[in-house]
Amino acid sequence: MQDSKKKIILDAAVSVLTEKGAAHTSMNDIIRASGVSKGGVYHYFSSKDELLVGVIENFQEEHINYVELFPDDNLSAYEKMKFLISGHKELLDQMGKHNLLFLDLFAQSARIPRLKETFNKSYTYFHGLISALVGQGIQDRVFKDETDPASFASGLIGIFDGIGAGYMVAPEAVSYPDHAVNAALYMLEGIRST
Amino acid sequence: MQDSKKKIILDAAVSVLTEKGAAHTSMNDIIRASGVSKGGVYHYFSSKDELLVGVIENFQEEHINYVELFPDDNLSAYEKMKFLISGHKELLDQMGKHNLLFLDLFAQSARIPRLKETFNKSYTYFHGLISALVGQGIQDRVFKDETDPASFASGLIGIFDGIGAGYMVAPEAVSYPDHAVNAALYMLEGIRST
Amino acid sequence: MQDSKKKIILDAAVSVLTEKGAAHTSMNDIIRASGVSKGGVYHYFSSKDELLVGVIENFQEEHINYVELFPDDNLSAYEKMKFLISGHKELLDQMGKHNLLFLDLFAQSARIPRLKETFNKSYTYFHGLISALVGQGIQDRVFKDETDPASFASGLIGIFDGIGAGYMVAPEAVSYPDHAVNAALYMLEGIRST
Amino acid sequence: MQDSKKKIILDAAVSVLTEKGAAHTSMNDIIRASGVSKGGVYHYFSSKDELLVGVIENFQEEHINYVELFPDDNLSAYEKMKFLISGHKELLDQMGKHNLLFLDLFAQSARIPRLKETFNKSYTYFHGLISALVGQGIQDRVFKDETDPASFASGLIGIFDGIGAGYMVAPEAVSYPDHAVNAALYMLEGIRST
DNA sequence: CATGAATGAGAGTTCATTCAT
DNA sequence: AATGAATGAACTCTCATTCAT
Repeated sequence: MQDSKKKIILDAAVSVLTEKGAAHTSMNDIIRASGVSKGGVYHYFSSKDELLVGVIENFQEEHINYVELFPDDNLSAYEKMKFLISGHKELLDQMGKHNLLFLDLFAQSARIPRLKETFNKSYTYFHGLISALVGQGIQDRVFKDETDPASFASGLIGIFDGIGAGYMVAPEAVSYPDHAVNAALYMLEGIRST
Repeated sequence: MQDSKKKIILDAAVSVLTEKGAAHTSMNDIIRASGVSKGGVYHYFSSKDELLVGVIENFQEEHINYVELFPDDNLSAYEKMKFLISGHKELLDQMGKHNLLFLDLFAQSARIPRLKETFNKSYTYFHGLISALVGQGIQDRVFKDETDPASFASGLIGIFDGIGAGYMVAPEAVSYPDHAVNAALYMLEGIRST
Repeated sequence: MQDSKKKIILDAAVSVLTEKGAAHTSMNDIIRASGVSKGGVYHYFSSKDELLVGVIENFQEEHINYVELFPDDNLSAYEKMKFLISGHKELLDQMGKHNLLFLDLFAQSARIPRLKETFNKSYTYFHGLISALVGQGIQDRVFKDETDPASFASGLIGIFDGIGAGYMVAPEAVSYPDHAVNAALYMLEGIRST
Repeated sequence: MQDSKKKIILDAAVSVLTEKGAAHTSMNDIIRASGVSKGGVYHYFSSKDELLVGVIENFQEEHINYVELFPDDNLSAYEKMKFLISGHKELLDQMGKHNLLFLDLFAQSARIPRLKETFNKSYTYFHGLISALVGQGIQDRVFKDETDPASFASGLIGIFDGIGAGYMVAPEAVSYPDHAVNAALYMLEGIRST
């Protein structure tokens, strides 16, 4: 019961934040949209910053944490990477819908330590995972020797984030997530051993 | 001469905006930092939004528009792309310094039509340029037949934007602009004809 | 109890508005005079315009709505009109004190829809009441056949408003409410059957 | 040539003031609407208040001062008054158009001495003229002995001002200038000797 | 005469947060 | 737990006026 109230607040927050942007959304906006009282909202989230953190933690819990990264451990590093890039259409669609909000909170995170931490944690997790997979591929000779795992990892994550952002300013030139998947696959081919 | 005051305001604005973020920078902050009077600032920029637009227009004029994209027209499409990626270290350094501000304004642009237009214009310009270069490379058989020029263009721009963003949330994992240049070169190799 | 703060604000508003005029009274003036905090005032009145509306609604509730128009239903239309004109000295004195404020808000009402509505409602009410009384008098042969009830009603209200205004620009020539009562009685004689 | 500039400014001022109200019209609004430079406007009118005074002085010069009050000196006081009331349709139409602006400036005049003076002068002139005419009529036995000339004068002017104002808040109930002319004639009948 | 850049006090309004109930 | 009245600093923006050119 009381958790459902938290959920109601978060859902309302996502909706208003997406529409108006974090900086231009007031607590009153969220309070009004959620139908929960002022005191009620402050009971669950001690400040606006905490509410923003709650929003992205909630998204990560719901969408990212439960993604099954690889279907089969016996695949090669190349096959695994290919699946990582092109096997999560639903997640990418979800993220596409929230690109604006994510970019916004990303920018805000520079001044909200707790938010930065949260982003940092999940970024670091994925970055490490991809780097390790590239390292494994190099050892297994499926990826070129001279490949820098960290650069590839940064690039892979960056492609999705960056094209998501590009889609927002120039939707007529950019197609998300298609372009991101294609570009990531080009990059993957670029490090593949010949 | 008459621009000098405008320039003073813009310089002060960049400095304060970079430090505090667009949403948390007040006009008073900029007024104080510039040493220009309140009315003076509003004489040149009719609103905070217009000032933000002015900031990025100024950056584009100063840094991007005057970049010489290719040193030699006789180079192959592959060589040209390689130069485009790795031949503009100074520009990338400049952008690195302003990454936070750019990301921030990118997010704000969703709610500031004039800002979105400005970003859209330069985004579309570069996207078209890169797409055309890939198309040329395909015709010249230096790039693979099945390459989608728009995806590559989105990817190339996205890598730089996305890794810039990544650098902000996880500077210990990401190195900018090195990772971006590396990742872009991997992607370039991925579309090269074998 | 919960109204008391609202009442405090309205009283302070009337006092400052009367002294300085609506256009030259700032919210800060009213805030200072009321002793209520800025947020407190805006809690009860969402804007300066709404506060002005509140001021005249409050006045109407307190002074006009509870006026007993006719002492005795058995009087003739002529006697009733006579009482309407000269039987409300206290109300006229009250209005005299607030003439300036009323005239001011009248002028402002052209640009404040809610204010115009409020004035319109009470104007229409009195206008209809007077028109009906004149119509009754015509039927009862106490008023001339050719009298236009609407013109008389407009005239009666206009005399009080207009002389109130005249009193403000030329207090040495105009006496309020005496002149208004006299003039209204002359007009009443003018429609009386001979 | 330079006087035409003054006229251009005044015409622009009337138009903007009527539309936005005196308090909400800035000098910049008038400057923009007139096409005259800021310094130019301040050359002809040393302050906003002076410009407001100029506006009503200009109106009085153009419309009121040149009105021929009575067509024939040999008429009785009653006939003269009748003509005064119903013989100036064009002037009343002009005033109808500017009712809003007049009411507004009337209200402002409480805090602008020069404006108050200007209004006072023309008010006093008409008030004296009407009073004198009533006095004459009493002497000539066409008006009742007990009539108070000042009250009648206040009432006559008040009817036009007040109905003009009423027309603004309740145009569906009030017809200007018809109701004003009718009501004034009723009042005139009310003081006529029987 | 004419211009418009420049001034800075002050306008109306917003807002995250607190706390008595 | 839950409420919403109350706070007051801070916000964006306006404006009558001045003055160097």
